[in-house]
Amino acid sequence: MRVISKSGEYGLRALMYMVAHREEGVFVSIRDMAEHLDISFHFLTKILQSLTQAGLLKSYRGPNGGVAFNISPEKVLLSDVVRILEGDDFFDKCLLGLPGCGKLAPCPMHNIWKEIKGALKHEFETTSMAELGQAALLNRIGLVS
Amino acid sequence: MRVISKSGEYGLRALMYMVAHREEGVFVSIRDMAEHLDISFHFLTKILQSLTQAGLLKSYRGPNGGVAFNISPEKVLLSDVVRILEGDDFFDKCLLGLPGCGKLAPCPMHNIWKEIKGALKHEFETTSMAELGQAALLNRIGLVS
DNA sequence: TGTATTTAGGACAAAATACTCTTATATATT
DNA sequence: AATATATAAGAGTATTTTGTCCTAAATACA
Repeated sequence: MRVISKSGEYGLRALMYMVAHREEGVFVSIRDMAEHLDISFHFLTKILQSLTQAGLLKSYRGPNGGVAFNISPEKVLLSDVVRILEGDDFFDKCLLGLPGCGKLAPCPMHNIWKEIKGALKHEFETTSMAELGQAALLNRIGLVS
Repeated sequence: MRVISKSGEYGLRALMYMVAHREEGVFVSIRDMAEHLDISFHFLTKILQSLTQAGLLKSYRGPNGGVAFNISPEKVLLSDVVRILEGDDFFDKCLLGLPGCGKLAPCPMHNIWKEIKGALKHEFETTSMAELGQAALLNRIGLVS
């Protein structure tokens, strides 16, 4: 069961790493993150670029450059990140992939899925990246392999 | 958010169709299902083959051939089907894709995901294909486009 | 027996996702 | 100014998933 794509997974892990390792006013090197998290550097760069373009991160080129939160991680919700990385309709998909599925024309699994999806959405909308980064700090091995 | 692959979706829709349209002792034509459900015939054939090989369906070749339940659909759980079509570890995946994630070495999202995944698993393990097929019978448009 | 029909099974093609590589651009340091 | 370092951006490659096509095997019926 793959709920989040590789891009999404890598992006989330990087953000958690950033929360866990950031220092005030310092940009975090993408190369360092890629190495520590065992993610392809170029691939991670692209993923973080999309977060930068979305305004969630800011970046800085050159020596000691990197990326940093443009919005305080306390205010960045898990749901915000997945909406950027997985698409704005992340929480709106029918389990059977039927485009017309909805309240008026529910698929046979609509009601089952509505509950689960609602719970997932609620969790994602009440969990900040700051909380997840803190959790990563506690269980040190929580972000890699 | 794609929880179930296309193969899984198609297989489930076909099984629901079979429940909704079956007659005692009659095999359901795969071609008919493919047309009614707007699924590639050859692709659907392969998916149903794997269900046949798993013993969930039985098949019959030649005129008036097709597939039929080998196990009463009341006894076939949604979880059985997804385990066959999506892999036996369907309910055991870390949300961040970390192989080592578990109770001893939880990723930062482990506890959040554990709850949601548990609820999903419970629903899937208490819902039979017979129930879903009945639901499909009620809302006629529930299986296509 | 011959023909039509239907699933079985494998090879192949297309599309989507995941990953790599190269060049451009911005910045710091010497 | 020159060089080193870092992200930006786009082209290109690899892998996986999805979908197509062709041939074989089983069955019914004329």
